[in-house]
Amino acid sequence: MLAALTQTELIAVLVSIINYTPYVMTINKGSTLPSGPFELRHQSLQLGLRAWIHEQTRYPVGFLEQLYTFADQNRIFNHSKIHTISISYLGLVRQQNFKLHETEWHSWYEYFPWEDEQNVNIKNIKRKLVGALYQWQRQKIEDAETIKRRIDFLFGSNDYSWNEDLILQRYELLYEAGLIPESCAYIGQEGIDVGLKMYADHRRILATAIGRLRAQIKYKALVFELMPMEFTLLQLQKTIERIIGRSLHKSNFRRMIEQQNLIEETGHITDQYRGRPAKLFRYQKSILDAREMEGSKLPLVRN
Amino acid sequence: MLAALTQTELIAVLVSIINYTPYVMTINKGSTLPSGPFELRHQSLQLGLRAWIHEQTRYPVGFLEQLYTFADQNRIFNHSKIHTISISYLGLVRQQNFKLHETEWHSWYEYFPWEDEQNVNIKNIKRKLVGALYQWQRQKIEDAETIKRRIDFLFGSNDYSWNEDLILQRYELLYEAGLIPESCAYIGQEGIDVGLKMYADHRRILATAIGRLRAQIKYKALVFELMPMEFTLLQLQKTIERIIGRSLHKSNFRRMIEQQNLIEETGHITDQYRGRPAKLFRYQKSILDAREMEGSKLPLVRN
DNA sequence: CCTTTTATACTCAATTTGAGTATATATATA
DNA sequence: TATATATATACTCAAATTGAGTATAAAAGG
Repeated sequence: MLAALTQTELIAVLVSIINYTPYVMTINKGSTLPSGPFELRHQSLQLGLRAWIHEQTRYPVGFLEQLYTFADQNRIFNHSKIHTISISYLGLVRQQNFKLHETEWHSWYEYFPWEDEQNVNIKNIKRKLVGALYQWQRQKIEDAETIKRRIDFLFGSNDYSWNEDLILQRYELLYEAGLIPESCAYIGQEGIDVGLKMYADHRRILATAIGRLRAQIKYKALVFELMPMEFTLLQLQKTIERIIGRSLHKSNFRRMIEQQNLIEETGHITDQYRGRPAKLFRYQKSILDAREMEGSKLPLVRN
Repeated sequence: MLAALTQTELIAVLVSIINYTPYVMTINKGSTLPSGPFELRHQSLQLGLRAWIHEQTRYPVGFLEQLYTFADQNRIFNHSKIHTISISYLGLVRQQNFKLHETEWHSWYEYFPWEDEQNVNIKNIKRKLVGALYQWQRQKIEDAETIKRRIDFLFGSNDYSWNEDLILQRYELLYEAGLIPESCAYIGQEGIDVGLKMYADHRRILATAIGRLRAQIKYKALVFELMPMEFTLLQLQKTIERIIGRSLHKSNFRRMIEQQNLIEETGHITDQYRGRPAKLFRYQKSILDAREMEGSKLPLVRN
């Protein structure tokens, strides 16, 4: 059976950490996620993407996981109406001694300011967004009540609590409401921080990646792909906090880490300029090296 | 930028329930998963697949979720060396008054007998498989110890406990060890039940689907897509038990269901031929109808 | 010696989980 | 009518986990 022909494109969300903060690699001054074609010489999608990332960026990618595949009408090639299939991947790049180019790498939270707990204006940003969402919702004739509850549920208003994993759902709600510049229904709003715009649906892909990482970090030992080979417990905690976008309880965090037996002391200590030096740890690849098999639980504890 | 051309194929894992047992739709006497081309007229992948399933089967598909996309060397078209991209989906079909064709639908566990707790021979089957795996592992020169632990971890031997979500990882291990007929390294083994063979990598796709469903059923209200509109608590419990492949504690199960506020009484009762009639319930779409937003927790309790 | 900064050690109540027992209700059948 | 069968329902209880604290120790700088 002969299927219609399509062209295939691979889109990578490469994540690394700078100063405890998750960054994503972009091109075109932060507006576009890097992407490349899937070529005949490539044996498989994974290998194709790895080869391509290596050639183009030289960044060392450890963990690489498929996110989602889509093909919509916007992706039509050159009048000839060939569908483009886009397969998106999440890749983790370990922070190391090499310098990441600041023009290429951007903090997650430039695109999703309402997701960044550490932003001092976060409450204001969220309040304004929820206000604008309510305004949109009130104009709805059908399902107004349902949409109201959806807003409250997603943004943690009215007795609902904030769930950081739902970043994609929040983005989609804002998109629907016309608050996102990429949306065709966009209505400009004064004084509301809706984050940096991206090309086509790249911001949605980024949201998918962040959501996946936030969800998986709770039961897989993924953080260690992002940490340097040696790290202190506080560094580990701060990195996780910035990824999931909320703060953790210090001693409970340590209790959990110890229980899981995921890391071991290297014997070295940090040379701080101030304060008590911290012990350095390394990830103990543990007894099992297949990454999918390892479970690690994060305490969902606020500070 | 012009990417190489590919053809795109959609593969569906359609799941329904017969007599509490999960069944999957096949063609060619149980050897092949249904698949169809992604055509130009289709607006999106989801819609394309829905249209195609409707045309071909008329089965009503509710929940539909993308599983995985792959393109490997085996999938080369007609000497011309065009890659075929296969995008697989999991679809749930509600059990209803229509009859599912027994030739088309097969129980999951015909393909994965070692995953079926209710099989009276399960212990024997597992024991033989683990034995054969050990035998393969002992011939390894490198990493023999690691592989041993991987076997124990995945099959719950030697102090490890069985984790039903890891069905794909178990299948892959058996495949690597040459115990699966589909494997190029297959070595025939007498008297070991390795389940029904499938075309190409369809059994791996099925394993992916089952793993996804087993994992998601624990935090999403997915079962209700498979249940009839009215059902008893015991029917619900039995269905879940057969899906995850292990039994649950009755009163704890009920406690959990009540806490979640997921269902409501219909006011009707069953007309049994024996025993006390059971109350009938219906799924309460609850206050939120976006399926992704609802959380439901299953008690991971053995009976 | 005091301040800063991080590590470490404990406590404790509330909640959740895993496992169990006992009893009630309806029907079929001996 | 009594008994077996099959299901529903109601409780109990210990163990483990979780969320949130407080207090103290150690190392280095000024």
